[in-house]
Amino acid sequence: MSQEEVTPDARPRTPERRYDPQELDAKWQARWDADKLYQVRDDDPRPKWYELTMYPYPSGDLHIGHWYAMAPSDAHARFRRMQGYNVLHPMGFDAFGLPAENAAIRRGIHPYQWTMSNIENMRRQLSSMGPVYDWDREIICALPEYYRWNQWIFLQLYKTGLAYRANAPANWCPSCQTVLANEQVVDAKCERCDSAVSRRDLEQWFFGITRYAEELLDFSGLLDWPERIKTMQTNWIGRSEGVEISFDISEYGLDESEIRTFTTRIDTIYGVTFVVIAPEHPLVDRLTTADRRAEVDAYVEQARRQSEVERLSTEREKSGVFTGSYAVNRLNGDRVPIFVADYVLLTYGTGIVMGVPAHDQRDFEFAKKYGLDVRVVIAPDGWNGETLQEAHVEDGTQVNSGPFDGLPVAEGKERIADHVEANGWGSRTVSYRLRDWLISRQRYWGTPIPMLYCETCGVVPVAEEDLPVLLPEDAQFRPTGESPLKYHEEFLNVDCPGCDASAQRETDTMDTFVDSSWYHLRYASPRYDQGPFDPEAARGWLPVNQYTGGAEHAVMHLMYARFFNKALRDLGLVEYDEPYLRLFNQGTIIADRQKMSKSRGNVITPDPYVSELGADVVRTYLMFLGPWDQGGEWSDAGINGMARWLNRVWDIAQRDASTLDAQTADDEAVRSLARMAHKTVRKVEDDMERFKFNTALAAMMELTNHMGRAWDDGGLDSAEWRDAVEKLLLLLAPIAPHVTEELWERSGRPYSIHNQPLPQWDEELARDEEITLVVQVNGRVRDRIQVAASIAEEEAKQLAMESGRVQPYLEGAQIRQVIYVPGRLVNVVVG
RNA sequence: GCCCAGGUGGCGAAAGGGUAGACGCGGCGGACUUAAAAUCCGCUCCCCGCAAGGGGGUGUGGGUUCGAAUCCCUCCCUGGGCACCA
Repeated sequence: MSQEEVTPDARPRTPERRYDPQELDAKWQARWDADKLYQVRDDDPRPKWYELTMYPYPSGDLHIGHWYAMAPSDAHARFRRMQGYNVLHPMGFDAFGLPAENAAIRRGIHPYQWTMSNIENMRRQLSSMGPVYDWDREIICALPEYYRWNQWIFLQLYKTGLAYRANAPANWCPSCQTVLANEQVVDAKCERCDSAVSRRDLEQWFFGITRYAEELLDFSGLLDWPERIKTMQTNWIGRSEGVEISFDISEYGLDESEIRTFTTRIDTIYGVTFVVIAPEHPLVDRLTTADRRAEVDAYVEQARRQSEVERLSTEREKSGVFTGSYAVNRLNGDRVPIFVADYVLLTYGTGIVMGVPAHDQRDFEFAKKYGLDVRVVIAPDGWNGETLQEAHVEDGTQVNSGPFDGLPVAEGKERIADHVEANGWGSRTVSYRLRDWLISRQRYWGTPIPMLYCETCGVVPVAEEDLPVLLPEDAQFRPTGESPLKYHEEFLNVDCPGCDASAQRETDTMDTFVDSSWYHLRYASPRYDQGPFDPEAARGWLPVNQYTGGAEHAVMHLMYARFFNKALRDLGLVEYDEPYLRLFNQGTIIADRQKMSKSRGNVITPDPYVSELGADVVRTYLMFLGPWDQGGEWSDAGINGMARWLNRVWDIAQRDASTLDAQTADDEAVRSLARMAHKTVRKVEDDMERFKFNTALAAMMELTNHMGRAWDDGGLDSAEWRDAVEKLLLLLAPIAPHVTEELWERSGRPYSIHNQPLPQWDEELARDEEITLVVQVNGRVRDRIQVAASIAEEEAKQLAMESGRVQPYLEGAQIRQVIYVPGRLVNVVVG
């Protein structure tokens, strides 16, 4: 062999240029598992960090959307580990719910079997991602060891009256054959199956979330929640300040001498020309006069029969009928007719509304239709008595308002409210749109509500020591509209603990959102059997520092969990006010421009990608797609780019650095590699902190690009090269845990890379020595000059003005101003 | 109708009022190869120009500023939420 000179291009690279992802995935997952590398200990002395991802419903197969939720949060949790925290990043399954029961009805599989086999499959799929989950902490809500504590918490809430039973109109989903909470009704349709929801009056169990309405509006305890979610919750709670004001109906000699209405516009009280009462209101019957009876009854009946979709349509023309009775406006003595109309809702305010057609569009339309007076009491600017074409809802000046004429609306409101209160006709109040949480479900696959009905003792709670009330395994699944438990004699019939007479169990089960309202607490001590959670473990881990999940839960799970937390706090079970300190909502991965779903047939499974390209490639690709909170359309077009890059990392990390010492190290080359490495560390750590995985990856790619070029250009030294490789591997480890672990081992570094601290950066080394100074004339770029980063202002300005490219623009012009932005640009303003 | 988020190359996207398009995909050209794949190198917003260079450009129209993708106002479009809540 001849003594060839080693040219840069001929420098030896790794013979093995591509790695085998299946081999690496299997090797390291088995090793981590065997070593319990990710076991989480309560007594670890490092500061704790609880990073929680919304647990999945075990629907059967994991799709790419699950990975999109789980992989980045896993990377973030790993990042925190490497920052030196004792990180709890648990996983479990939201295992109760309708799909399991529907599968039972359709295919004769027991919900338990269906659920548990799905969990097994999904656990395997999740594990293929190489996550940091400590599976010893897994929770499955459908198991008695979990749901008995739902029952226990229910009993605590019952004691304080926060859990109560009431007969109320409920949202009924005819397809799911159960009632739904308000939050589960979207556009008068079932959130789950899209069926049109109807109404049913039923005895139901409620949780008194409205008691916490005011506190739920206070987001100050939440360090970092998306504005969007806070706005959605605020709107959902729907706080309105107003006045409850009564109208006199004493002329009828009923039990009630007055009816109460709620208004946010007490300033318009002199414009009342009628009163409207909701069709379901108990007073309707008594207010209806004999001659109006037939018509009113027919109207009420028709309103009841209507579907919610029809009734809630804003497009629909207003309708109503006169009851025959009148109410007296105490401020001016006016006697106005009382109507029944379905545009007034029983469940909001007092269920009775004062009609002010001049200043409320709904009342305006109603008045037009039924020929009622439109009396202007708030004069629009420049109004001179002409007829209104629509309601004037904006501000103005009080007119036709007795002693309050001439006041601006804001003041009129206050003065009239004072006047009303002083006379005892009403008082200022606050109304909320939020309703109590209806938790009864007429289904089998959920937590049995631990209550009994005894003929002598009435409603009796199951004794705590008798918990759990177990779901019987042998129930018949029939879509009857009633709980299958109702037909299970053994379950149904029990002895009353109070009087030993025969009693019957409550056969409804709890909404599955009850499970998820406190599951974060269970992870602290998942096998604890003296209570829902070990108080000491909970004190150590909670509240959750970082929560991640989809925004679709904004007004359901996320609000219920906040409510539960406050209720548990008031029971003395936890000490903090909010369960989830920080919240990050990842976006949605869509396919064919639609959300992925089995019924649409557009579900993308990660499995084939994982087995072909490896978990690291899929993880990296999902994080590189774009900003995590934005989601996006799934396309595998770019996924090869990630495989290509990880193979480049594979190649670069294994180059034999000892060959570098044979050459003369070039100061500038060494310095420039160090600068690039330190800048990358700074950028990546900053980005990872804020879930900006895509730009963190871009920065790592730039580093590998630089390293590849620098290697070819020569002049490096081995220590600096090794340091750059080490930094790159450490930064990449949270995102691509398998390949980095392998490279870490191959380079002779101690197992495991995932127990290493993050690399440090040195501001001094990261600093640029030379910068590109942009020279503008009147804001337009005319030149770019390389200058020392330390350049003084005067020198920078002078160099800029002397630039040959700039000179022509300055000739004969007057220099008005020279703007200097250190490290960036000089802008010469000429006139 | 109201509230929120967003609109940037062929595509995914980047840009803390200061070089628009980093990074990646795709495309084009080249090296290696008998060939292909893989890999590596180069080019890749549009228009004029051989070039140097010039002009235009971040949904629309205006404004603030020495300077705007970024801040303010108008309108249009897309996605999400709420919707007869008095």
